[in-house]
Amino acid sequence: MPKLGMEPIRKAALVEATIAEIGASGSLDVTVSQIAKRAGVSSALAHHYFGGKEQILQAGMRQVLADFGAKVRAALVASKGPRGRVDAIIAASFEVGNFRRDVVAAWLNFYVLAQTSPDASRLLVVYQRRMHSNLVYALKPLIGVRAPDVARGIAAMIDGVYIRQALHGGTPDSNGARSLVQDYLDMCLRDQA
Amino acid sequence: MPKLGMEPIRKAALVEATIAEIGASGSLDVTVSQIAKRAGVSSALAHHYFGGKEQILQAGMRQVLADFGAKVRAALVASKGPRGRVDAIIAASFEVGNFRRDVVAAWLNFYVLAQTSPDASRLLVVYQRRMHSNLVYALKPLIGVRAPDVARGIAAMIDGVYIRQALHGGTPDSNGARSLVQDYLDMCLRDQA
Amino acid sequence: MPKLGMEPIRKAALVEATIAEIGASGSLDVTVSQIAKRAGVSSALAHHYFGGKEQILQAGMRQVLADFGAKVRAALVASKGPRGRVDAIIAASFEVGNFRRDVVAAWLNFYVLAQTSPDASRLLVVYQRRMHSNLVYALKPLIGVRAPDVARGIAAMIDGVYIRQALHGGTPDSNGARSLVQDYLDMCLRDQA
Amino acid sequence: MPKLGMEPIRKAALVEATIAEIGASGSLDVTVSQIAKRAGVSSALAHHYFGGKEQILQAGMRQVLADFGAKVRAALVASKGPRGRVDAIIAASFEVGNFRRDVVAAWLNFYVLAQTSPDASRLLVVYQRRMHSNLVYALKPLIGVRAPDVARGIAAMIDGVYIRQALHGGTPDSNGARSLVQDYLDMCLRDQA
DNA sequence: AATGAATGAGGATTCATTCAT
DNA sequence: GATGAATGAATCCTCATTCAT
Repeated sequence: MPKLGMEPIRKAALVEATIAEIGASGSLDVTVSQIAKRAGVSSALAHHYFGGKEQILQAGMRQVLADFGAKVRAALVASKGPRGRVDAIIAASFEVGNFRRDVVAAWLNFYVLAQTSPDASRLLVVYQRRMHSNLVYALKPLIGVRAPDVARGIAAMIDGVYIRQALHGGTPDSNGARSLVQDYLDMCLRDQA
Repeated sequence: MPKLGMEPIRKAALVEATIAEIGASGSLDVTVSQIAKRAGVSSALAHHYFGGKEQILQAGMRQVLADFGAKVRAALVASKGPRGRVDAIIAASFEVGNFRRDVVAAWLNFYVLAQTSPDASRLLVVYQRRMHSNLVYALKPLIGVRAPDVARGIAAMIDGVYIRQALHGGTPDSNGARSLVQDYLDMCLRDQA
Repeated sequence: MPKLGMEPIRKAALVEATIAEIGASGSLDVTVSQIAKRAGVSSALAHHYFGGKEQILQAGMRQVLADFGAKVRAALVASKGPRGRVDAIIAASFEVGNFRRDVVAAWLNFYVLAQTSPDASRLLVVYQRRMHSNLVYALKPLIGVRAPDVARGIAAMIDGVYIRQALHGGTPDSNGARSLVQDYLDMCLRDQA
Repeated sequence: MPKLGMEPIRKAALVEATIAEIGASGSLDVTVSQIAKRAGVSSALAHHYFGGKEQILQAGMRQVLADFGAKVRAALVASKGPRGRVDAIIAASFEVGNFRRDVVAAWLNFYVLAQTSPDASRLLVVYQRRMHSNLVYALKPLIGVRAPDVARGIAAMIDGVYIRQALHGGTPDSNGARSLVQDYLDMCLRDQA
């Protein structure tokens, strides 16, 4: 009986290392060796478990998106009422776990990856669709037919804040980011009366 | 018979080729040879004129930012009144010359480049500052003390629309983009009353 | 519950898989993993039983030579008279079991292996010697002193037909091959009168 | 004005080195670096000029076949009458330039390469066809309708002698080889009377 | 008996960069 | 002014082999 069950452990470590490495270097030009070393394994093992660099990067991306989605879902579950739902989505987007230096850098690079890799593109599109429908579902009761447009505005603003954050080295300002978007929302709600 | 004055011509061709190549590949992983070939010269010449790949990329970036700035300035000159100035900035941002598939891809990649290269970062920061002060200057007469916040909101939304556009292959929808941001502006203006 | 007597079974399966894999790929560039997978075991087991890739390949080679030798011997036993012996050797060489696409490919590759591995070389030399002495023994009563030369001619022709077969994908033409060599033999016999 | 015209020189050196290296190692498992080093250049240059290992090997093969073909043609030109033509082909096949330790090893490995590479296969098939038609053309006046069969016999015997030579390290015995095949031819000619 | 886990060594390939002309 | 020639360094990937269980 050989040592068993290492695969999920190694894969998780490698995925985490991938995100960290992309975050640290701010680029997709990360060598498999760097990732593997950070995960404490040989680069050969990384290839063994993932098949190739492309898949390693994708796994990292999937993880970031999954983490993000999970936090949004959790926030939604804990929210109350339509307005609460929208607030929850916005808050989750800038929550400390998501709105982190390395994660933001990773996001940025995933957009770049999507330019090249259809798989990466698909993942991002799916994420965007989910975000959109979440927002629309929550906004409908509040602003009716304008929901899709406002959803688009909120989503764009969130992404914009992310990309701008990527440019500034410092610790992300979650509160500032959140209030910027929420002010927008408030205005939209006031505006309809 | 040494050709005189070839340098600016070659450099311009190389810069243009750089942008095109980044746009076409959607990535900074462009080889100097590719760029040089597109410009119709040898890669050695590219090095001769620019010193290295880093500088070539930076020149491309500078060019994109300069083009963008020039268009904004031109729009501002032709504009009338504070509101006209803001409209002009928004319109220029999504004008067909700027809001183009390859240029958008280039922008995205410059944000990535900025993660690594201090020079690139500086260029982008300067661009953002100028954009911000342009917006604030125009907004001040309209909304007074809220101008900086609204400027931030507009800028974030513009960048967000750009990055989202980078994900979708099709021809950019300038009108949709512009009206999204302008609706936001309209709301802000209405909101103060 | 340790299974007893598994070793010969596994080894046989691995040897067979080796030949099949070489035949299928037409090359010695077969990974131990491929062989092991075809045999339904882990590559570690293959090493455990054989010691290394070199030995695995050699075992495959030994098997092919042994199969060949066994068929020749069987044919000799069933043959009648000197002429019958020679015919038997030729027929056995192109018998369907030996003159098969994958086996032919394996043969070819064993000649290559012999260039590198002294062991492989020795095996082939032994095979050739046996073939030669078998032929000479059968030919002596028929053509006396010319036996060695004719044996050499027959052997060369057989090998030549094999190598040429390796080049053409189709099903080997046993009859054509056999009659080519036997015509040569007939002529030799006629020629002495 | 850069250094010019190096390409054909380098390519020739690399091709020669390829053959030598295959001959020396007796295998296609030759690294591009080995070849390049023998040719006195970097492995990068080898890739630059040939595109990849596959093409390098093929160029080597092409060269061997071309050399062989050239020698056969030269021998044919210098020959007299039908019988002279056949003799010339046989003699050229075992001429010292062709029937050399490393060249023989290269031939053997090209047959292996042909198992994998359609291009290599095509080259060998072309060579065989030419050899066959050369032989048939020369044999027709001598033995009429039997020409194709005898041509096949001669060709098979030549290839067989080659492959057997590959197994024995020593200096090839050109005379022995030639007389073996020519005895076969003599017999065929005598036999028809 | 058997295997999943793991790696070190090596190889093809790419590319920015330099240099002589 | 311009380029073909050339390379060193780096990267992805493969694979035989070992080991603990």
